[in-house]
Amino acid sequence: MTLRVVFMGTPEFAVPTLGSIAAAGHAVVAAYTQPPRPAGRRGLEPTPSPVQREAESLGIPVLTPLSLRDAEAQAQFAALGAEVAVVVAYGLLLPAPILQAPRLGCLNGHASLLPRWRGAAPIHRAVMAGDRETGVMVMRMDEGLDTGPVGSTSRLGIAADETTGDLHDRLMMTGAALMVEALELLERGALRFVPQSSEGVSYARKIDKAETRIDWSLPAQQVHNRIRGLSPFPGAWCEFDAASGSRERLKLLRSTLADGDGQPGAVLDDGLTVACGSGAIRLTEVQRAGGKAIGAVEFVRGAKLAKGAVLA
RNA sequence: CGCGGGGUGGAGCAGCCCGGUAGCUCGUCAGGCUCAUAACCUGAAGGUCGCAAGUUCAAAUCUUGCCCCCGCAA
Repeated sequence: MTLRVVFMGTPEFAVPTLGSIAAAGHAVVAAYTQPPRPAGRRGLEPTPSPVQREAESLGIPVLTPLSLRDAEAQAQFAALGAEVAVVVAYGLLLPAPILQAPRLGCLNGHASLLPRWRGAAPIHRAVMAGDRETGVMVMRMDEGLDTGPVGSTSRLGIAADETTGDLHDRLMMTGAALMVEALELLERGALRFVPQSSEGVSYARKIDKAETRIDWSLPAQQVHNRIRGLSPFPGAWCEFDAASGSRERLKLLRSTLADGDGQPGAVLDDGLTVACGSGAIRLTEVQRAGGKAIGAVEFVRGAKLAKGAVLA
């Protein structure tokens, strides 16, 4: 009842899947992940990925090649003798020799209802687009970008004020469970794959920094979707004139649709209701540069940003 | 040594430059008012001002070192 598995993944999102596979009794013979990269604010010290840390704590050997396109890396992969590779948000394209090496193929966990939102940032894009539903899928990888046939699906609704962070956490856990189920079916030869529809294809391109600044002239629903879609990472933001007279950056973490209208960016009341191009939103959680995330009520108390101020 | 902001009663902040009895908006508790209330009035509790050392008659405030949190940039 166990498979010989190679795991490939990098961010936090992939960690529960790795842990669940190991806990299910499979033999995870290696974990591929992105090499430690400079991160953090101090010394730009190279920081190992979340998957690397998890793998190390589980005693799983970690491999961090920069590419899998050279023969040497491919030989190393083949030598592991994996029956199946499980890939979740790894960050490298897998060339054909890698895809063909495991007897049972390479399975990929992807956080969208394919073929919608293929690519790098499916959760962000789904929330930013105002989707009401998303999910996680296990597919068998081919050489395209998230184009392989789908083996299993789990659907999740997206709440009106839900943020990418909220959804990320739910999908992460759902995805881990789904992958374990899929492996069990695969092992019994009972996992059926269905080709993706050729209709409804869309791509979830990476988040561009220019997208993170809030444009208050947009309709309220779009502003709201952008705020929650970018929360908590990388975070939507705007600027305001602080009581001290200086201009401060304000990260916007949560909001909800509200009544009211006025000059875009204008604060309409003492509860951080802000006018948009049409309609208004109420900010419910924000973060000042240098500060922690706090509720709008607390922010207003300290910053004295009240009715009449204008966000830009 | 990448740049920068911050640690002040339970919460969010002011005070620091120009040292000298710890303040604001809330919260909590008690009492009052009210048909009633998250409203209003009165009163109370609650702080070694991140830690350590130094300067000084006197340090939240000046100096030095350390710990922790965060924004930018990667």
